[in-house]
Amino acid sequence: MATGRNHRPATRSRGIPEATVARLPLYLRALTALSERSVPTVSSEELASAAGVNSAKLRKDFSYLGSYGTRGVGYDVEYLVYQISRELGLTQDWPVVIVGIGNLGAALANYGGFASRGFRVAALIDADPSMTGRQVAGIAVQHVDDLESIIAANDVSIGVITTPGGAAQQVCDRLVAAGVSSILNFAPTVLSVPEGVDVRKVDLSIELQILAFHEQRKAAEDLSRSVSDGVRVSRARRGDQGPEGEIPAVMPA
Amino acid sequence: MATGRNHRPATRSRGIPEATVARLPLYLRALTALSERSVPTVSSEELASAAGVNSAKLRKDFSYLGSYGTRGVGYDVEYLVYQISRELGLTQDWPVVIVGIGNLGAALANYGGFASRGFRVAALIDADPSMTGRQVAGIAVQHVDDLESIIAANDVSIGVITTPGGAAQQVCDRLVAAGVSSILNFAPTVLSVPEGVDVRKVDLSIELQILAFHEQRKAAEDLSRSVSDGVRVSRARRGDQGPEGEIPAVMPA
DNA sequence: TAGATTGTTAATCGATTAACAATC
DNA sequence: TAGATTGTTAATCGATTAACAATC
Repeated sequence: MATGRNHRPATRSRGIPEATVARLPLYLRALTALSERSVPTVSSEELASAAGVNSAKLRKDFSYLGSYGTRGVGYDVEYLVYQISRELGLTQDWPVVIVGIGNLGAALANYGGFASRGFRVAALIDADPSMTGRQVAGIAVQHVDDLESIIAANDVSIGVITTPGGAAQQVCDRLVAAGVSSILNFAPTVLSVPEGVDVRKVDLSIELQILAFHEQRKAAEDLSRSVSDGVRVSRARRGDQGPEGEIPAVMPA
Repeated sequence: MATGRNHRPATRSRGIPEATVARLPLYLRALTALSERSVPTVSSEELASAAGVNSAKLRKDFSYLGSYGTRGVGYDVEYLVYQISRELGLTQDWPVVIVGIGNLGAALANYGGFASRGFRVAALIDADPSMTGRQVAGIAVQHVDDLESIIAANDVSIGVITTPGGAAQQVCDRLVAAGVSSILNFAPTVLSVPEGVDVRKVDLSIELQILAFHEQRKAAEDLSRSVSDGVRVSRARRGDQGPEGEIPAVMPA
């Protein structure tokens, strides 16, 4: 997969903007698809379109990595795949533990996208003794009592928390004490961690709430348009329903 | 839950920055927890800390909603819960369909955080005939052939896509044609949608890749520090392992 | 050489933050 | 009145984008 060219990358790596880092996986995915179709080169315009961003942004992003393109030609697909993979650290093997093997934990354990990019599910951990030993995604669930030794034995630095919200902070503390320094948190809890530990949060409920906000605005626009135009909107939208003042039971996460 | 006060909110709603909208659910969660502990008022400092943001940002965010606080006192918890819920559109009922009832779809169907904030799983849809009629989270799975009629019958405007990547665009097209205008996409695919349709993307693999990037940088820093200091780092980190040039099999999503 | 496309500049936009006057 | 805390201003920072000179 490595191409002939071999610039020494001259430890930039520093100073890549967060927003750019967050898009590199997007580019990588689009490039990988091109690579499988054996497309040799791609222009910023084409790649940007495949990744769903604008081409100026993509070129700017790539400029932080170095000058990997050829003017008048485009980018060498294989070469870019390698450079971005290296930049993201995906040329290494990353053992990951998942703590909390409920529905979501099990789903993640089975998720192909993890294993496919250098991430390896090294262990599954759960607090429920009846789960211990059970096979999930071909891996035996271990008890949380052994968390520290599991982390150490597998040299894990990335932990995924899929426990209920109430257990998340405690699990997080133990992971960090055991040496984990990056955490992907699916529990609906704000984790506090010492400096030097990265936490990323994925919150399904929050994503839906953001969608609802925009959906509501659309409904409000339709309504005001239909009133001002004196016509009925083609399809009833959510905003049309239900009394304005009613509040649903809002449960804590 | 509604409090006595009743400002007419004077259709602002327009012009709330995206970054603010994305934080409102965070505030709401922290406020709900306070509400359950019957805390009557909270200062921007306390609430910001609970939500994991800084207090200036929180006050700025709230200023877009209106003047809901009291100088010298703080914010009325119940009142803020209501105002934010209303702003986010959570005072309505939002029927949601989940398409693709694999591990992840099933996990989402079972996820308590959905049902708890005005979101109601109206239907589960899958393309596999052997899934049809099976109960998941107490709901019978329906076949994708009936997608359009299911959307119409339930007046669904929010769809969740948890299909494999290859099926996502097609499912998306059908959802949109049937009237869905907000989509939460878990498939590793860039969806193209007509104007007016909102898509939010949750990508588990991308989150891990971003963590890996930072983890790698930490390792590089440790290494350079240990070299320059002439000491060994206390705990081996990922960067110490594996030959630099090795590339893992990178699979398409 | 002519056409294509990168890499970079500079302008613009949006988000963050500290500081503090307003005011409870 | 004195203390506390909001709401807002203004400075700063980072991200986006169009435009185009460089160059393959």
